[in-house]
Amino acid sequence: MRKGAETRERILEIAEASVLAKGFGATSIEEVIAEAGITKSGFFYHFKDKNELARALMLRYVEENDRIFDDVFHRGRQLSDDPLQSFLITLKLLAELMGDLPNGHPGCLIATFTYQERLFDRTVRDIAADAVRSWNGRFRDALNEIAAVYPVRKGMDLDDVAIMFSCVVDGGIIMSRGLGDPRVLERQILAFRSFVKMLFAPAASDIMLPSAPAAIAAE
Amino acid sequence: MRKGAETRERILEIAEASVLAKGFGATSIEEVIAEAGITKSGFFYHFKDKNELARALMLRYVEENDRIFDDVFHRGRQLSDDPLQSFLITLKLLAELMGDLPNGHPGCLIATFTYQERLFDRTVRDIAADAVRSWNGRFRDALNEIAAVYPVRKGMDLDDVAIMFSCVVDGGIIMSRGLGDPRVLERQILAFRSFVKMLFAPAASDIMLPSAPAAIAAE
DNA sequence: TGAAAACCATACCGCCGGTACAGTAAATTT
DNA sequence: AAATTTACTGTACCGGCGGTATGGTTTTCA
Repeated sequence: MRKGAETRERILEIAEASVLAKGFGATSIEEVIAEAGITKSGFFYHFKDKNELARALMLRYVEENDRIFDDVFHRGRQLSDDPLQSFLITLKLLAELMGDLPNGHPGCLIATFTYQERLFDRTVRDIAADAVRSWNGRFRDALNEIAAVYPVRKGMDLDDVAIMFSCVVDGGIIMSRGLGDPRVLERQILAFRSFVKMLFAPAASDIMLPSAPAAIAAE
Repeated sequence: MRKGAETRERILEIAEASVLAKGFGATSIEEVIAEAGITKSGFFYHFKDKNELARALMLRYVEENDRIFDDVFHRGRQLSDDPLQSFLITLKLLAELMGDLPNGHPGCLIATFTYQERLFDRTVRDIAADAVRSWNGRFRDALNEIAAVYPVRKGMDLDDVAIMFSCVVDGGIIMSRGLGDPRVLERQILAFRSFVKMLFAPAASDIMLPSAPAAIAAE
């Protein structure tokens, strides 16, 4: 029972790396089992077919990201009572998290899967869509809290701003990989953070010296 | 000679749709030739192997996008002499272009390819990286032109802002597909446009504040 | 009209996803 | 300690696909 979970985890780890490097369709089960040191029968003991592997990969990915967001939003709230400041701290933590990865972000499973949707059944796609909606919801909630205290620049829909975070991260991962520069992602998240600051900071604060509560978030 | 180019184009069209829906590895040559109404020999007459198909797809994609950017930047410059206004017009045109696609954006080949990099040789990856760099360069140039006329918000690197457009588009495509809502992409581009507006348009009220002259004088 | 271009037909190889089924070592329960 | 479940191994097989090879055949254009 214990050992089974370990093997299963190892399979998922290897498969995820392969999927992010070659795509799901080009990820061969034979390569995965060779690297995991098991036989084909062993693989099919854990996953009845490739689609179940896909579902398990997606579930694992979503759960881990949920944990990360839980942690980083929690720490943001701990470090400031002000909703804007704590959100800016959260964004900073996220940027650091992405920037500290030694070989750059390994890639977003949701992104690969949406570019290979025809390979998966509806359950896998629904898991991904629900996860994205829930993550966007977190950001929209945080923005709403801020908007209850600070004035928002006109002409900006907070729903769009919330979704923009996901866009910047997924796009940033692609740019980092495509350009071969892992730092692009971190810089993009910080650029988005500056965007949020602008959104809620009436331009006067740009001119004034940073006040005490703003000092943490300001750097 | 003429007919050969037509067949080749048809193959590329079908293959691109398949790659964007299932990934390159899962795109079967047999399916492509079945849909194109040719035989396997016919396919290998045009492309000596699958990697050459990949290279041709990438080249075609890059060239078409170059044309689109040429057009949309040109029209932006035609409609205003002011660098900020013409860039905002360009962004608006791009948003409309993406929004008017009946079934949403078909997908970015560069995005799929970076998520399947192990499948391609260096030449394909270099074509993609060079294209991205050149597109980012266009945006950086446009931003530099604006910055020569308008003051820029402190703390923002224009290189990052330029790259952010690509991130927002690629991320927006993923979100549109993942959420099943084609309008997300257009809205994201317009959100980025608002971001650019903020970046260069300090609120009029700032300047009237008593401490403002110091900041202006300092710069 | 003749050569080059643009294919078609057929046969074949090896890899891979997936199935089926029989057997076994280790862990867990009883 | 015995029984049972878990977690696999081993073997054999099928069909599909990428890719190669080779030898035609039709179409296009100079």
